[in-house]
Amino acid sequence: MSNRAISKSVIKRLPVYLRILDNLIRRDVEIISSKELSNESGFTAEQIRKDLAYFGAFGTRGTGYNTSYLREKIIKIIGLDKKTDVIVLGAGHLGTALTRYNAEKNPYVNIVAVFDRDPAVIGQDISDVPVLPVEEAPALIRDYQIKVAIVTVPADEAQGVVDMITAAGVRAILNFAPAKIHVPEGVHVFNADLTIELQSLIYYSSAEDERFYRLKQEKLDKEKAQKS
Amino acid sequence: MSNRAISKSVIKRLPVYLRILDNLIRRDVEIISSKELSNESGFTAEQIRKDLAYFGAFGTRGTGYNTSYLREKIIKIIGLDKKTDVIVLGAGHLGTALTRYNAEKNPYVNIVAVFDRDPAVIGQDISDVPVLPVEEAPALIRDYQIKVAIVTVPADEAQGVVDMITAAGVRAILNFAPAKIHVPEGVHVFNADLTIELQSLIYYSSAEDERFYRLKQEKLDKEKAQKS
DNA sequence: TAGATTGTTAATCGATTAACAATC
DNA sequence: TAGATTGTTAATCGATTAACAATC
Repeated sequence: MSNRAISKSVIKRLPVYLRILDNLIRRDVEIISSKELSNESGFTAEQIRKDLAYFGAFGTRGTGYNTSYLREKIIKIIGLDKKTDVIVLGAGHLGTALTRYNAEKNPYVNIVAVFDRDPAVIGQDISDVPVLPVEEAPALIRDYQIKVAIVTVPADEAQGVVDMITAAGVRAILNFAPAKIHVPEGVHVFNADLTIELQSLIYYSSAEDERFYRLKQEKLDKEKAQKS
Repeated sequence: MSNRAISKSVIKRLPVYLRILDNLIRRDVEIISSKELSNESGFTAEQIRKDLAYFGAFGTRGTGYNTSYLREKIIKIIGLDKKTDVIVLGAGHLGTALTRYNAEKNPYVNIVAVFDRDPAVIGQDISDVPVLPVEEAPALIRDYQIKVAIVTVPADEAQGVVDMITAAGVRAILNFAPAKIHVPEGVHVFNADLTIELQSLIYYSSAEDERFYRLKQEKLDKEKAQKS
């Protein structure tokens, strides 16, 4: 019996399945096959079945999966069966956008507060979420036992903020700051580095094959030149 | 000689190397070893050397890599040697944040325009970038030969917008809409789905091991029950 | 020359895909 | 029972890591 941790790739697909199930249930679809889930998600049917099998047997052979039942199981697996308290660090445009979206549209989380150091925004509300001075973050983290934080502060402030919130008890960070942050053992960081996403996308935007073959050719030419 | 495309994992690490090199050059560091790059990036030295070797031999044995030279090479590889024109679809908080950040801080891209359908924002500027009516997007894409777009419209509008811009010539999309979008052959989509990131992070925020073993145990119990 | 570090080949590891028995 | 689809084991594929010769 393997007790190796489930891989991150698997965990990242679970919310995709959840969203599809939410949509299906809204359309009163009660049964779905792994084949159909594959069409909706873009992942293969085999992969979907294998992902789910890590956690149990949730389907019915010959029939498929009951959408409501599978949804509940996935919610339990991810840990979304109780609303998760989350704080946001940084009340800039990105922090505001994320606070709004999650406060208004994400039924699985509860945005408790946004923290900033700019007196001009402190005291305001974003979708009924208060903006508080950043110094108050540690106390609130301890009081509410906050485990999850979204960091949207500038790159040069990120490490300081992260040190502060991890010391206070935060265990999982969604980091939007374009900087590598260091965290204590046991704290999880997901980097949502939008500059890096955009730059790697640019690689694919132009004739990437031509560029590749050109570089490859240059390399071969150089090798040939050295031999002769 | 393999002419298989370079994997996406490799391409996604290149911008990380680029950022580190930018920082090193700012600090007047002229030479860096793969070992030191490993410390800065979190990737192993072997992996860094292998990534770079796909494109050529950019280092000096016994010494390391010249930061400026390597930077230039990586810029060429990604295709950042000329500023890339990019458009943004959706002038909400997220679209605004991304427009601002890239217009002001990202030297490798040129945000040409933001498109929205709300008359209240059309005609305004975001960091000197004009907000235009979304119907004008196809003409501008054709005129400027735009290949890269950032989509930040609501989920239910995403597919329509994507159909429009891909028909006009966009070949690479950074999609923030929480929806699966379908694109013609040859168009690249990177999903930056922040809800999914947040939900998978939540999995790691609480005692994921306990949860895993509990589910595993339930599964074993069920199997035992069936056998007896 | 001795020490250091690259570039590259081989070994390992892990994730995906294929196949199929189980079973509704 | 026949048809369908799951759950699981085995095979394949690809990416990472290890090892080391090349060479500055």
